[in-house]
Amino acid sequence: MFIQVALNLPVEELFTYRVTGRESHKPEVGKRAIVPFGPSNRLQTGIIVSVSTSPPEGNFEIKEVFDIPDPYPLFTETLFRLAEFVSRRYCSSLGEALFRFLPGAFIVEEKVRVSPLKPQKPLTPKEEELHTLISSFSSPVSVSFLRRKFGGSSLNAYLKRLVEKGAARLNTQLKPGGPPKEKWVRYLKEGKCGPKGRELLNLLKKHGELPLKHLTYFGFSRGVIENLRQKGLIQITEKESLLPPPPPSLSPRGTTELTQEQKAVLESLFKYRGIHLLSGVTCSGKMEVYLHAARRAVDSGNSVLILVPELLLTPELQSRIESLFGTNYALYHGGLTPAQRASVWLKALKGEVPLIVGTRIAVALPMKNLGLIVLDEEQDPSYKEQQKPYYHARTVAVKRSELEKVPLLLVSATPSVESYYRAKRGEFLFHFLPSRVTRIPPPKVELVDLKKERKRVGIFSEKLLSALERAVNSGGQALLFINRRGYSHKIICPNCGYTLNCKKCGVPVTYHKEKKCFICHLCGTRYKLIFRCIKCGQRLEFTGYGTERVTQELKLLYPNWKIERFDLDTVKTYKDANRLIKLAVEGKIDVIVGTSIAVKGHNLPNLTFLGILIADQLTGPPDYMGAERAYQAIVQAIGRVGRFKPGYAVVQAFNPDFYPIKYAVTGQFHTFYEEELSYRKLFNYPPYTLGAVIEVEVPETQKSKLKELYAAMKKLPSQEVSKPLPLPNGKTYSIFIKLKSDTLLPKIKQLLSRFKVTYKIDVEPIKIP
DNA sequence: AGCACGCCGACT
DNA sequence: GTCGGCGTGCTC
Repeated sequence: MFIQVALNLPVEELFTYRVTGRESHKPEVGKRAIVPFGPSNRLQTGIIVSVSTSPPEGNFEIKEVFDIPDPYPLFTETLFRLAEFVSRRYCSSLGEALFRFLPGAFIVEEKVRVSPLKPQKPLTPKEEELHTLISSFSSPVSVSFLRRKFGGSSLNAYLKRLVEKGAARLNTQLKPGGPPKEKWVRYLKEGKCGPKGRELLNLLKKHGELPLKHLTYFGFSRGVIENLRQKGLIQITEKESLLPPPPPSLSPRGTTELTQEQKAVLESLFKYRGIHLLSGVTCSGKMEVYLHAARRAVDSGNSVLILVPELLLTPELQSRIESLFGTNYALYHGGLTPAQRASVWLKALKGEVPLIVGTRIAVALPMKNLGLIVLDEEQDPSYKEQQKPYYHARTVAVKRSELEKVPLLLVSATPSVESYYRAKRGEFLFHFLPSRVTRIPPPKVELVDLKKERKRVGIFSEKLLSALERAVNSGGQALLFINRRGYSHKIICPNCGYTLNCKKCGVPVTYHKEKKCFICHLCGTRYKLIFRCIKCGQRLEFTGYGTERVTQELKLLYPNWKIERFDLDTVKTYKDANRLIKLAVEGKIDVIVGTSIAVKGHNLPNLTFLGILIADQLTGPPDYMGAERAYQAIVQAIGRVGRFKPGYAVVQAFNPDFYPIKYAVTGQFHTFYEEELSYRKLFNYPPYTLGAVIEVEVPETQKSKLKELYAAMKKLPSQEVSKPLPLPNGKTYSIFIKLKSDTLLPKIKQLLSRFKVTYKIDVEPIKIP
């Protein structure tokens, strides 16, 4: 028998191995196969893609499988097809897609260790150096550790020579990958034992089986347990480890009754097993709808996936889930250890958890009896993977819904233009909740033209300051939203116009007053602080506003207020965020100055005022998605205020007539999307086309090749190609293409491989350079 | 992606 | 002869 396996390599080919029959388990599609690979036959983990009885054609040696460690497949049939889809649409190999989804703990690798011997032949200086390095460790040292200390690529060649000269010996060990194991203790039979043993035996008799670590926690020493085991009264077994306990939450709230409007959405969701887009005004109870839907699906014996953006696994959401599901759910996100992720993966596979709440990577969990997928805040950019394969979890969820015939509910107050368009075309079923479920009126929003404001204190308009004072003086809290960290982001010489740019990225750096340095926000590089122009010696001017400067100026204006900054510099973890939220809830903060992370998800019950300082900035980098980002950011920010108390918002802008700002402030949902769509259509931008960014690496000596490639790309049918844009590193060029269909992607790949250039394709990009 | 191999130029 | 720096080509 033969198996074809997909390895985690950027090549299309599958690799064939011979099955000997000595493997732990029989070959089956979706199981792992541990196979020798490459000239050194290093063991690697592959996924079995097909099993056949006849050998493949072609002239190559067929090696034997080392082992098949899984009693059952780790990938379900549909998951396999989903991975195939991801590899096709995002231009990766099947193996890369499968291994992106599979938790790292399942990967078995060979670990090579080196021990020193007495050299039989004279060594060269370099070999001598390596030999003494190896000898300096008391036990055999791993090659991967050695590689970090010694020159990367040349290490293997030297190691080989050391082995040839008898100066070193290699031994390989298999790092066991697989389900994390945990020891459990089981009651077997009654018998004679001491008092402590008696106590333990009774406990086990009552419970049948308990985790070993619980027993040691309750004060039973290893000795007692071992004694009982020796007598054959108890048995120690290994089980796949428990789920990590969900983090503690706020007190759960009772379930709420749905309104007529909400119920209608719920009914429709279970009638039409396709894709639904749920939108609505803030506080219209969208979350309640999908939580009830999840509850219903679980009650009828199905499992449910709820996908949330990276920063949305908030205590708020957790407490609401707990009020409906208790602790019978699991979390799945990048913050878990590989073993924890593997554990959730297996529970999903066996159908042991009815509900999993997770980030984008959870879209490919092997759910048993999947009955519903929910994707909350569907416009959120964190659904886009930034590593190969660069998949978009929303697109993958749509595909999964089609493959498994399971309803998918996309949820957002500010849907992506893409989803709005597809709903408009009838591909998605559109639902809109027009009314608030609370008695609290929507916040009053006012737009201030910063150009016309004469009575400005720095960046603060008179209207904003008086509203801010009113809010704080009447015991409320205020949130000032500015989408920039740091102090100032424009550093310019007033004499010669010289600006300080990042050496790697070419973009202006930001002055961080507290950290006493300049930081490039694109790549994170830090630069030494200077105050005089390096060209002419003039004193540099620091203009533009960031959270640091706003906080400082506000403190000068209101020295008695408690003002806190909420951005990636001050809040790095959930813990930091929760601490700050707690302070705010306890009323120990008057004003929060924050970036978009302060606006996301967190509920501040006492928030009565919101100020957006410079709405124009919310477009972000200058590309076709700017208006969409600005609209979404403004609506979301306004949505923070007036949830629990009547609120007020002031939006400041230099161009208040810019349509995303105007329509966000006035709440003209459809008008915004229709206008945005008209521009997208005019310039053939997504969603009218499929966008992709191609980065090609062209050596400086072969610039003509780039021209030829560009010309060839333009000749391909039904698409638009932008001019290659050189990236700051000098040899990579970025090309943005608008495709009429994804069937053109293979053609583009063909073309690129014909030109023999190294390249990277990002389909459905969220940022274009 | 690794990794080997081969070719080159630099330095003893 | 040794060393290090790339470009190239392959992996069942």
